[in-house]
Amino acid sequence: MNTSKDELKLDRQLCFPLYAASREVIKYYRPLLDELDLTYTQYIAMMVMWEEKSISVKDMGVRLFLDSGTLTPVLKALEKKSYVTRRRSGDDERVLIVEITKKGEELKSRAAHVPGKVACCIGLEPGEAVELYRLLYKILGREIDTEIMEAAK
Amino acid sequence: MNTSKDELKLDRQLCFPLYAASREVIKYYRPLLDELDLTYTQYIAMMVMWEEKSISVKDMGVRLFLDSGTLTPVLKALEKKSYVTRRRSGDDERVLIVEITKKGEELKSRAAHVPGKVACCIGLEPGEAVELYRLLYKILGREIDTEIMEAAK
DNA sequence: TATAATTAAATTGAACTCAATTTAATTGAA
DNA sequence: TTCAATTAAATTGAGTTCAATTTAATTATA
Repeated sequence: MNTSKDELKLDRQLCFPLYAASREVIKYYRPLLDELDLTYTQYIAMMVMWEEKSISVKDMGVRLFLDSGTLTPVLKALEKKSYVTRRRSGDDERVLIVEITKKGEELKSRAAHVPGKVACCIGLEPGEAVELYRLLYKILGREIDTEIMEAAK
Repeated sequence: MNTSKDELKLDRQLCFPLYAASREVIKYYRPLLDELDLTYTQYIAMMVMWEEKSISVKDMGVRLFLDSGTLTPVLKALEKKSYVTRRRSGDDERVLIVEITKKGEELKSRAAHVPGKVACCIGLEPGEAVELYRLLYKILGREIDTEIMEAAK
């Protein structure tokens, strides 16, 4: 018991550095997102909106791996800031459609510098970042964006 | 705007899959930890206790990248379950010493199967797991456990 | 058609996370 | 020595995160 081969040592877990690194990297975002008055969760929801313009809560949940229990308050907060609107679908009243507003679109240009600034903080070589990206999406079981793989050069 | 080169596309971020994969992997733990009546945060706190036997809140915070705001209620919950005791240090009354109990030690054998079960769920090749581990610790800026690197074979 | 099963959001409750503040103890500098 | 600065925990409050339940709408089946 308690030899260096101990499977229960913190240093031997994969999940722990995943969990810790995720939180540490999200902390890099805070000063940048504070300027935009967004939390990290609100920010990734806005990233979906910048791409989709209009999407159901369910579909946003699939993209973000989040359920309505998390998304409902996030989307209400974004609605309060006038970045999105929320309305029931005419086709199916169960479905809530989130739509980006003009103000939400304008926010995008103010957020443009965020990804670059965070990438610097992370401190991986470009090739390492691509490999990390590949491994994480392998865990997530989703297809990979080919653009970012080429960006490796 | 909104071309495939758009820096603000979700698929181009490194933080997002880190955040999502972390949460997905923690979900694998739930059914296993439910049997032990532990949350994930309580589990990693117990992993520190199984190694250290006795440690201050501050030092546990350094190991887990968590502050007293998070740890205080976690450690109180573990105390309530009689897995640890909490007392002020005699040397320095500011310091709270957490100590493992006999019941806490016994819990370790019941948790022994957890790391192996989770490793299976993750679905990476051994070499990939080692590389992911290396990259995550590079982000965390900490030295790496050499044992796990050799386990790659 | 009725009604049973399914689905989408919302709600609830427990727990975590973290910034900011507070309290108490210790250390350091004038 | 004395009092200012620092340190360690705890507390507070806002915002997640998620399982479980509820509500309402739709779909499938007897």
